[in-house]
Amino acid sequence: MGHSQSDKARSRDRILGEAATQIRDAGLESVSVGRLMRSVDLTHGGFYGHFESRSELLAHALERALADGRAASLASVERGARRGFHARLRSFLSRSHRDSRRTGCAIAALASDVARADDRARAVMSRHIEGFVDDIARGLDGAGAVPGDPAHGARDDGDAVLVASAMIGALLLSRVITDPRRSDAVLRGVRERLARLADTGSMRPEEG
Amino acid sequence: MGHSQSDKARSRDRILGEAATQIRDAGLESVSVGRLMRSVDLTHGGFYGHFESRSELLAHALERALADGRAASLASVERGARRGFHARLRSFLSRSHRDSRRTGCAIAALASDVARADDRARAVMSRHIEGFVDDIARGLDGAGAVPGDPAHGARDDGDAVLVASAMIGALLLSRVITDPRRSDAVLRGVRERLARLADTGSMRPEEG
DNA sequence: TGTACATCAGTGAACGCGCGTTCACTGATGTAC
DNA sequence: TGTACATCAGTGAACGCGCGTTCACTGATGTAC
Repeated sequence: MGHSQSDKARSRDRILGEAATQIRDAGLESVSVGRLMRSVDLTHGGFYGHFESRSELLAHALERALADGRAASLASVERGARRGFHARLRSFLSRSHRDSRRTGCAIAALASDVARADDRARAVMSRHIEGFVDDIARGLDGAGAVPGDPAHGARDDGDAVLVASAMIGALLLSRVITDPRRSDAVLRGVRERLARLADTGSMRPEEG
Repeated sequence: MGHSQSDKARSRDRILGEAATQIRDAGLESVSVGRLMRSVDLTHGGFYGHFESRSELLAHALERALADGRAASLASVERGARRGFHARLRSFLSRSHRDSRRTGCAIAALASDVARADDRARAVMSRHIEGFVDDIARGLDGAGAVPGDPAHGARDDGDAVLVASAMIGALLLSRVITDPRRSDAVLRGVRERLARLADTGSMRPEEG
């Protein structure tokens, strides 16, 4: 908490990072300017040297939370043994992701909140949803790929949208359900079924 | 707003109903005792004749919102031409459900909120999630039923969990996405794919 | 390299406001006679 | 059926509190000479 220009940039970054964590943990409305500044060892007055208002902070914090969530997911996949879609699925629908809201996917953590927020917040999350779906679409193209299989590449974006919906929905349900065994079963059940669907490509419209 | 005992019961019911609507529209934290009482044409002081505290009200309002959401869903299916699973799917993943948060499914409206709430709220929603999954499981058993098909009845509860997750997730994503065509496409895409999965039974473990 | 000074990151008292909750009250309800 | 009265649903002033925001300030930074 020095007085130099680089200290200021660092302060702003710490405020944003802490806010991004807090909103994933307790919701957009949970952030109070006074408590937030105290939690990064500053006083509330200084806040307005960094942001115009609490509302402007929240817009930036949402963006940051979404970026941090994606980075954490990629890092988690990197650490694991597997790659690609199956690794993504395992890490996303894991007990550890369920139990670490503060650092996990911000789409899941804040979906209900943003669904009722203003256009600005919804537009920010919309872009990240498209990124999430794109990642999955790329993963699906690689997952059950048999060279020369005419079905390869035939999956359109809609399959990825289904998979994304199920991943977000299952993570949310697992976080609500109080019985730990039932919560685990939701994660495992959806994980296994999505893995199978990706491998067999049985989501293809032509097949039905 | 009379003074009889039945008036009191009616008042409590109106307070709860209004609170159930407000939390689905704007989240658990959005309810203020003063505004809530004003919106049912009473004054704030009377609130404590009906509920011990704001927190106790919220627990009851969550229960009510979940029940109202389920009732609205059943009513919507009754009104339509189709029955069973496909009707449920069409009505749940519809533009009209997406656009009427205040009266729609409370699991979707409040999933992120309850995921971070206390055990009491999570237990209340857990019970309703099990009900939601059971409804779907019953629907799936009827959906692609071919008499004598050995696969009939082989689907376990896990298929219903996948379908429930995708339904909740898709509705949430469609409410966040700002581009109306993209939002529609999410609803339609997931609706069509879940319908096909139910008909072909291609979720069965044996098949993969 | 040393000094004088403008800049500006961060401080903390103060503001008006809406919040949840309490409580003395008013007056309609409904019961006992 | 009529009267006297206890009950209690609903009222509204008052409370202490934390909120977002403002602003005069302090003192370190970093630049001009």
